Amino acid sequence: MKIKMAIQKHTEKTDTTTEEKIKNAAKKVFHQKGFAATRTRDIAEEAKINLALLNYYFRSKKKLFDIIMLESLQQFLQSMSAIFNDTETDLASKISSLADGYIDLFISEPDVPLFVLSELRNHPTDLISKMNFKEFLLKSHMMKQIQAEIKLGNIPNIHPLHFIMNMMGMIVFPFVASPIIKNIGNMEQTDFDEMMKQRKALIPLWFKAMLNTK
Amino acid sequence: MKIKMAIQKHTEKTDTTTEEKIKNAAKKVFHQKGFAATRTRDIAEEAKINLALLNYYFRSKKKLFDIIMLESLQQFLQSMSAIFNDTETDLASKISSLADGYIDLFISEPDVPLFVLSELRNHPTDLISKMNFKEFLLKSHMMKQIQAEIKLGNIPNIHPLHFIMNMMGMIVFPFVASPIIKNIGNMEQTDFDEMMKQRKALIPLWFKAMLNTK
DNA sequence: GTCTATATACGGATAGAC
DNA sequence: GTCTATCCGTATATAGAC
Repeated sequence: MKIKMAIQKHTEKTDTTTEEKIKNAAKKVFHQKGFAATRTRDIAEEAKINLALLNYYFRSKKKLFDIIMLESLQQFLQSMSAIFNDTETDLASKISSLADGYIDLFISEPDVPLFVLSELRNHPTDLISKMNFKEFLLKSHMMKQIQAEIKLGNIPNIHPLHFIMNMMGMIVFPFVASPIIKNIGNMEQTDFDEMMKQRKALIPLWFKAMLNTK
Repeated sequence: MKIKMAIQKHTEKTDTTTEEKIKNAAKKVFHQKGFAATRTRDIAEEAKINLALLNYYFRSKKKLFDIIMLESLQQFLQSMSAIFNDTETDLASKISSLADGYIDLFISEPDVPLFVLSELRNHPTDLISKMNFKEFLLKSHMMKQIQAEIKLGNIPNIHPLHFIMNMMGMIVFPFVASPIIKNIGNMEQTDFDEMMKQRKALIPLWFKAMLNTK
């Protein structure tokens, strides 16, 4: 199914060239620790390359970071975009696809959500408006479907963003709070991942119930 | 109502002593930028004190941070604890109290959720287990209520953590994603806050619908 | 307790040999 | 392209006068 595949982890580069080694290492370390806490030396060590090569290929820590950040954001968005704008599926199957795709993505890259959200906090407007979340989401087919349902009276007449927030909250929150969740539930990583997979089937049910709340 | 007051912003210290000035400034800056991105100079400037005084009172940046972090976590938890362990209220009114209290708290201190979650990522086990989330939550009255409902068949038989995650997701997620939300919704801070206040009444309804999902 | 001046360490970045 | 050696700004922390 093309929908099922719409959200995908970037196929891990095979670390052939030095440039790719650095980029993959940078992605890993930045995602884990964020920009400020990351030292270029950490990246060089992770990539098993000489420190000087980092500047040779990417000029500065900041420029390297910007590349990683932009790609992470795009991964986030373009995945979403494919599903949001599929004109052939109804609301319910969009939710299923989103839950399914994002949960798989975050299981394979668990640091991405918190990374994106916390780095976005400090680089405020420039990146956000450059990515143009607004245009993308508001003009999406999914948003039109929600608004149509509201007009028909099938869905309570509140700001559609509430539904988006709830859906993303149900998908994303467990991953950003995973250290606490694992501690409370006495879970190892595999148990946690298993629980997230369970949620793929549950989220569409909850979402449907929520939509019908009058 | 005592319940309504259970979650409260720490009353802002009046910045009398130098020590309090530094602590309040540190709290503000750490919450905004996180540990790594914060410079002791930022804190000194914010507190309008001489840089050397920071070390005089708190020995090091790290020790000062640990104090702020611990207090932020405690604020988080003890607020929750009061409601979770109120034996005189049913599940529904606990949800209302939690949504009400936390949303007020986060409107007044919007940086706290992302701060706590992102700093917890790096200081992994020590703080989490020191706080003992597990004992607190698993033995809470609210957890017992959920388990009782499951046994009665009133609630689907899935791990109670799913419900906790959904509830906290609905409350917390909008705040950690607020830059994106505000951009998408074309909102200023006041509009955003207003929308969060709306959610106080909506979350209990959604939660109830979710619980009844079979 | 509060200030100025400074020691010390660390991290990003570059020069220059190979 | 890759290495070693090193420069230099910045940030934490302290010494010591007041």
